[in-house]
Amino acid sequence: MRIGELARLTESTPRLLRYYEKQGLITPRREANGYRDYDDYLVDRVLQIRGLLDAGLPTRIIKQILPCLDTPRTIHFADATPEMLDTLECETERMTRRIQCLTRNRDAIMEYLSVVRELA
Amino acid sequence: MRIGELARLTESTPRLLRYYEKQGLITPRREANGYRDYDDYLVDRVLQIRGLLDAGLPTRIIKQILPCLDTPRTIHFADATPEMLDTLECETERMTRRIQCLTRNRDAIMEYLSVVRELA
DNA sequence: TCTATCGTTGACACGGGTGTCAGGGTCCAG
DNA sequence: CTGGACCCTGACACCCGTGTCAACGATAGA
Repeated sequence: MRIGELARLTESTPRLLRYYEKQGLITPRREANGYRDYDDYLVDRVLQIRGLLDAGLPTRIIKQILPCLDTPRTIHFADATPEMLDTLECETERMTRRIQCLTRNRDAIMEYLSVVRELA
Repeated sequence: MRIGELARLTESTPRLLRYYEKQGLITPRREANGYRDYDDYLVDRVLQIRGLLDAGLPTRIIKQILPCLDTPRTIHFADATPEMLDTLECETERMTRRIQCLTRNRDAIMEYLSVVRELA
């Protein structure tokens, strides 16, 4: 599919898709005329990218973790240098902290809302 | 306490603390000489702010949710306009989505790591 | 064929969070 | 009283994710 359709399907814009490409997050083929040609599975991939960006991860990190998210597992040992594994482990810890922080605060807000609504 | 100590305790910098203040997230008193004077409880507050920032929330939103996080509850009805309650509800939903996205991807990475380590 | 729509690249601009530096004041220990 | 460590404000500059626009090429329908 072409860039416009992918943008529509992922509620993003062509601009962003080109940006993600420049950051090395997706690499579409090209048609003979130079147009980008995206596989269907990239819809999910882009949605995932957008979710992670919205969650606060930079493209630099997203690029590293994307290869780990393929299912079924296709593990490329060439990619899996020890430093990179350390980086990933480190990143999962940061993600866990983010999750805890978000959860704690979301629950507090929800409780606040329920109290306020009760008094209303 | 002064800005340097708070920065040390929160692993941030004076620069950031002044920035958070300009964004209306914290409002320290002033000593006679103009130096900022921070209460102890602001350590936790700043850590919370930094956690939320790291999780991807903008100061604009953090500013809105901070008043909901006081315990024991001190609900200021003047602050709780209906639009603001809607905003907050909306924001909790976004936070939930972020949490799900982070959790899903973190777990996938962890599983990837365990597979790789097993093969090593 | 003309035109509208979509694609290409490249550039400029903006807002948000941060780093850094300049120019100046305060305070304390030697 | 002087040196160093800390504070103040304000500005410039960076990176990052996006928006927008210009100038151009491809495609499809009237």
